[in-house]
Amino acid sequence: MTKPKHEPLIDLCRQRGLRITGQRRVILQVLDAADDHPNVEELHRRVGEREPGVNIATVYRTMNKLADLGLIERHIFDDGRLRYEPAPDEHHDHLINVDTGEVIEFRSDEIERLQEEIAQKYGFEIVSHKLELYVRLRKKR
Amino acid sequence: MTKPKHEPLIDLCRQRGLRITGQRRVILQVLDAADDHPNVEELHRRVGEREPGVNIATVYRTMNKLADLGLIERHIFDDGRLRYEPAPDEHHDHLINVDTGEVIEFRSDEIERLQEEIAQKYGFEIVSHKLELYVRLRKKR
DNA sequence: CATCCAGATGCAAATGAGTCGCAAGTATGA
DNA sequence: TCATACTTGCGACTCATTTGCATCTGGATG
Repeated sequence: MTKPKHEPLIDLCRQRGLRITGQRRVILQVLDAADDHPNVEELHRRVGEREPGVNIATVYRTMNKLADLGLIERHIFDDGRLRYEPAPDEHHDHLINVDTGEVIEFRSDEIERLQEEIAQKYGFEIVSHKLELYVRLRKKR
Repeated sequence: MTKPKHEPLIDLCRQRGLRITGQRRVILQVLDAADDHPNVEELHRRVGEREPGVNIATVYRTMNKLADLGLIERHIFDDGRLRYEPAPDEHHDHLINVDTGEVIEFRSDEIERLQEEIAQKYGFEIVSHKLELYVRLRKKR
């Protein structure tokens, strides 16, 4: 079932000097396998499927460490909970289906450009930004 | 600064059938006077300056009621706390100075348009959206 | 291969924003 | 003025996340 795919996070962690413990190995595998934006509870559930007994505090601490190192990205959508995704090569924004919770990533160079323009107009430089579209399926008519 | 003698929120509340109690009167005055995006703790502090003894739970409940009626807007920036501003006539987004916490409102019709375009491309309609630019002053060089 | 110890873990308790139940108080329409 | 449904204060509660601490262990060192 679990064919060992490539697990880039483990290598990245080693490079950064993080100890690879049994718990972390599993957490990193779960992250590498995730193609969505799970919160910590969900991550903990997925970790538990592979290796029961990992404490949720460990998941929290690991996520904090990875986020501090920039290996994963932290998001807070409108439910107020922390969510994570492996750090993407290129910045993107999110479109959230309010009915299903599904999250779709998108990117608009034009919006990025306009944001820069606006920040400049006020004399600022952008440190980070957040664009979330809360959407539902277009009604037929 | 201009002291607002007009207190539009009180009239709006009456129209919507909300009882105007002493506590609410003060809270509404504070909201009418605010030109920023205070969280509940800060609102409670400002209320306490005018009228000590109002419980913070009352502030929470009042804000929830006002938000449900659409008289104020609720925001959550990156500190994760609830913030409020009187409902604006026209939608705007926020630029947050990460060094000072200052919040500046801006509007870009072009970005609004692009957002619509993106949502449509995926077959969705936008329910709401959130655009926040976290910025700092441009360094001289 | 054995040792060592900073860093990692499990667990329970703490934290902190926000909510809720309830008894007591009060605004408002009749 | 009365009746009553809405509000309030207060403390207890929730729930996600963090933290203190005793114990354990990865992996560098000898």
